Amino acid sequence: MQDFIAQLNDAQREAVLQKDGPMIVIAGAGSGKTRVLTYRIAYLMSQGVDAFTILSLTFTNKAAREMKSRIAEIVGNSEAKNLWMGTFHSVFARILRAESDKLGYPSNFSIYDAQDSQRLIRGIIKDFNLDKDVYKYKQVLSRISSYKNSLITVKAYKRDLELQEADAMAKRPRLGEIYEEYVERCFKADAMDFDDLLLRTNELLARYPEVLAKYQNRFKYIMVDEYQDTNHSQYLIVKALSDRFQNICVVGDDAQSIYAFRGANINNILNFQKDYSDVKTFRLEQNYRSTKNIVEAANSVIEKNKTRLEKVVWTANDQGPRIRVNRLINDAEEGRFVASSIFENRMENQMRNSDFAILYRTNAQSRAMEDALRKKDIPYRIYGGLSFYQRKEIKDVLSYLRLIANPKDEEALIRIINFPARGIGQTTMDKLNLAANHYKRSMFEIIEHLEKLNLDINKGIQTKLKNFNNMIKSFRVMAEKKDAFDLAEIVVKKTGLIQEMKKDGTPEGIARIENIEELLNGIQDFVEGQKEIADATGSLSEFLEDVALATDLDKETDEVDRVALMTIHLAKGLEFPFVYVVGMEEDLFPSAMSVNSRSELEEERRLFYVALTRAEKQAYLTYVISRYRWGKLIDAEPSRFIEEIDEQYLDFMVPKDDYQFRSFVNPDIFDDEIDKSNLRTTKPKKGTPPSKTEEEEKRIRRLRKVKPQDNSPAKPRKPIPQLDAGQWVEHQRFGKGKVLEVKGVGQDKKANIDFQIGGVKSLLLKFAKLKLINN
DNA sequence: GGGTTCCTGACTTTT
DNA sequence: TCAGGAACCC
Repeated sequence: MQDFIAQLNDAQREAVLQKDGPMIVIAGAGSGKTRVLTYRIAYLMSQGVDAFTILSLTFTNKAAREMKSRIAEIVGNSEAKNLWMGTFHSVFARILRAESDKLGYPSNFSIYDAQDSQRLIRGIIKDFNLDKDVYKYKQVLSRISSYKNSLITVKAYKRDLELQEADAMAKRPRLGEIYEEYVERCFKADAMDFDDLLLRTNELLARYPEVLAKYQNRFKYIMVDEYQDTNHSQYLIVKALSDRFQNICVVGDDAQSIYAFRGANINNILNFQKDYSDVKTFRLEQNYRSTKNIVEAANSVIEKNKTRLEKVVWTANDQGPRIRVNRLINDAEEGRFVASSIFENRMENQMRNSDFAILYRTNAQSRAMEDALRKKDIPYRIYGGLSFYQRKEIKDVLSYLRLIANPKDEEALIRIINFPARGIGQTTMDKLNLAANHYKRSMFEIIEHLEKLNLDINKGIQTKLKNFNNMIKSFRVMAEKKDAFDLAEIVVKKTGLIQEMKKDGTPEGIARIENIEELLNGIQDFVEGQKEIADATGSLSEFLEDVALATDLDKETDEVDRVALMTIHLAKGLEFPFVYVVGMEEDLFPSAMSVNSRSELEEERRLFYVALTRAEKQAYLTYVISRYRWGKLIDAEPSRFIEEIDEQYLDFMVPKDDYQFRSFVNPDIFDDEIDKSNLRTTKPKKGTPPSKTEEEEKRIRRLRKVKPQDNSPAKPRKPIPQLDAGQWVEHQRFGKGKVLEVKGVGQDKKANIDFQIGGVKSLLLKFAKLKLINN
């Protein structure tokens, strides 16, 4: 243990050795935060703290697994096994299963994923006969979700006239009723959605003091990673559980808070010192991950945010190369550039594919990248997007399993009762639904008691329903004896799912069969794995829970060496030697939805900060002149975030003028060779960036002053200058240029400009960005 | 009830 | 562009 502690720097060591009391670790990007958490847990255990009493909440389950195995290396496997580690959702799902009876739930409750929730909402809106264009199901759901995450229950909502008024103003006066119905139907289906896992935990702890006491006594030491991304509901759980012993250690970085859209409250970390008394604060400011250039460039961006905690990240690493900025014609070209660059760098620097990551703002951007990588035979893996478990064929199999585990799971039932087709159509389902509402029973129970109920359903269909019922029931009997894998195999065969897919014979159909096989393999692995865990049984419910809460990042890293493609959100916590941030354009990054409010724009900026700080050796930024969006070619302009980086850290790589033309004629030329002589730096290299020492110290001193929180709205846009072709304008970054052409209306007015300086031939820019000059 | 075509909204990010 | 739901016809 002493050996490990000796490896730490002063700040890290102090944090590790702080055993008791509330503490906060403000950990800059790449500052060895995971190390601190890991060693701290190991240290606690070496000091005689029982592993059973340590709870550690992480951002992904994979992070938890990795940390656990690292701790196991230090303190031994048998001890580490007993640690409670995982995401909020998975840890509290387990606790809820143990205590479910107190909330009126069975222990085998289902977990509804986002899609289930959406379908349920859609059904309610339909049943209420509401206009689906006014009551957009996604908006309704996100409203409900944010209520739940703020602990506004249906009752609380009904008391809160302000909220009701706000919804009425948004032309949705019946939102409260929908909310109530939604909660009701989830409850009747013995199902919880993601938000319920936290909300119901709060309910449990608030309503049952003896349960609260039990877990307070159990979890004597609590650690929370990525604390900046906790929402109010999570905050309250942590607060309640840590209340007795106050041994709470939170770790986070306000500069990396990027989940406000799902209720994360940055104030949780900003106000931690106020929430507990006698808080010890530790700052990890030395970055071990990235070059000086990257660290300082990232700092120069994040400085522009007003809401920040005092912290200055610095590094003793090499200066490293500047960040490269490349402009490409369109998204396909952007893909080609990135693929070629990866290919080159891999050769030149003896790198593996897995040393490269392509990061983007939206999942839709992955396609152009994929196409280019495939053409160059560069293996890649896409994380997120439509994840494995969300695919139709997988969800179908899982729905059968869910229905077997929980007969009341309505969403699972609706999904598979007529897939593969067995003659049970919408009309029948409507009748069953009506009956279910009338008798206050689940649809499955109605099917079970069909004979006694005398519903208006003809004999033929009654028989079909009976057959379905018998099939599910027989599965349920099997589930008691067989493990999840055997059961799933039988289900896939007996239900005719596989036959259904074999019928189609297209490549997609074959891929679907392969996916199902992969799922079966996954189930087998899970069952084997569970046998080794002490208090696990390998049951169907356990598997389903694991699946419902798994993220794409949780999947085991495979043996194949591949380039990683993912959204920036997903990349948080990861690091790669080479990082390409693509689509650096206005309205894409920052997203068009975010530019009108200061707080949202600051979140986008933090997101950009996260993107940059993923890179160890070299970062690339790319933007395009036009891009396909919604199937249309749209003009784009460079992201303001490029301009926000202090230019001493940037290299503008702009291809020679004729390059555009050439690549249009024969794009493959670019595929095969990048002639370095065709590239020139268009920004003057001004001096060398300051080294740490006086300059750095000065900045540290300057930044130590906490900037006050600022809630004022974003600055109003600059008035739009009047422009005509032939006039001269100046742009902050691109310099002086001549207007060639003017198009667009109102705020969207743009000018095509021929720039003399900066090597940019012509560029379409918004009027608001341009200053008229006389000459 | 089943199958096909037509239409619409998605491109913000996810446990 | 494209997936998934609604509308339409058999």
